[in-house]
Amino acid sequence: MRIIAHLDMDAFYAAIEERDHPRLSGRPIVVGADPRGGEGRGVVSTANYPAREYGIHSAMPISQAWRASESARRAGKPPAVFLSVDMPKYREVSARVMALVRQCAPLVEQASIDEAYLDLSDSGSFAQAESRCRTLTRAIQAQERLTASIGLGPNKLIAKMASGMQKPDGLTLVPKDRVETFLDPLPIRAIPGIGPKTEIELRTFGIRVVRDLKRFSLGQLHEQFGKRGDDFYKKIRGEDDSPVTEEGEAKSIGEQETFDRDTLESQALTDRLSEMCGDVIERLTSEGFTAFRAVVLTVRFADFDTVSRSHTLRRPTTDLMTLRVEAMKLLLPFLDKRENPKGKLIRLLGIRLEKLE
DNA sequence: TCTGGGGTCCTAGGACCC
DNA sequence: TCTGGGGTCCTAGGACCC
Repeated sequence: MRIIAHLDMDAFYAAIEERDHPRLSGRPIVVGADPRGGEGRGVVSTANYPAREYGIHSAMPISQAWRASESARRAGKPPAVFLSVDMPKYREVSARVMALVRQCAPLVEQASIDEAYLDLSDSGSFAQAESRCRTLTRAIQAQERLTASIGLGPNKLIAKMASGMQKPDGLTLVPKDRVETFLDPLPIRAIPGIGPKTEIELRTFGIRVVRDLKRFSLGQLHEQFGKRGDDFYKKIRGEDDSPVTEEGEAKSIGEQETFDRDTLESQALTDRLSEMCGDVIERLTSEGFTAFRAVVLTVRFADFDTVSRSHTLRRPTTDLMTLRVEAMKLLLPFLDKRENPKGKLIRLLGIRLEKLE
């Protein structure tokens, strides 16, 4: 019998900041872009639980979070504390947490900076696996003063869906004989792989919860959604045989940046692109790759229209000058009428290396 | 009202080859 | 004037995840 756990740190970035700044304890905390008094351009990375009570959540525009905080302040509540993202620190904490996770299970797959799957099949029973998970969360709490939520299920899909059910500091068990009861009433959006677009599409068919989607045959779902439809058919029945695997290597390395203000000034754009090329080449080599063969340039205009242009080289290289030349060739048409007839200002520039060796 | 940064995977058309 | 079937690679776009 497979027993899989999914561990998910609670409000990870915000929890780390709260821990490191005792004076902020209990206050609403928003980690993300600089709000600039409501004029900031970015989004919220993580909001802690008090901030969530103001309606602030991950991926929300920071300007909107600012307004939510302001209206709470006017209502006599404490305003949110806005902090910038400190990735090096979060990566360090993550590495220490993952080390504890690896002590707990023979096979661990780190799924992101704050998530991991554990194969606990060698426990033999859910009760045993549960006890190992509680030992793990106690160890994380003792060493890092952070809480995590865990889901236990017969596969990664169910474990992942279960871990979110009782946040924060929750442990949710969904053994095989309870999978159907667990899944059926959930909104379809809870299924990993069903995002906002698919949710809207499914709603036009009158589908809101997992049970509704079960009325459709495999053939019907394939007809409508192709390969993803096949996935949906299995997922809503709780089927998932994907193994817990230690990660492979990256498939691409890139960097992108949204500017403080939109621009079409070619010197500024080419200078910035040139720097970004240097950064990604540095990452490429420091991560142990010997070459790349494809370059992808991304341009986002002021109206949020986002386009990409790519070029595959005849032979792999790590040469910075080659990359800069290729990147410029991809960018230049956007600076004049060739690819930008209306002269739209540019909001974001990105460069990505693919076909890595 | 405004929408980050770092990724993965899938689709679809066209070129090209056998 | 009519013109297959299959495979691979390249390019562009889009959905999704944290």
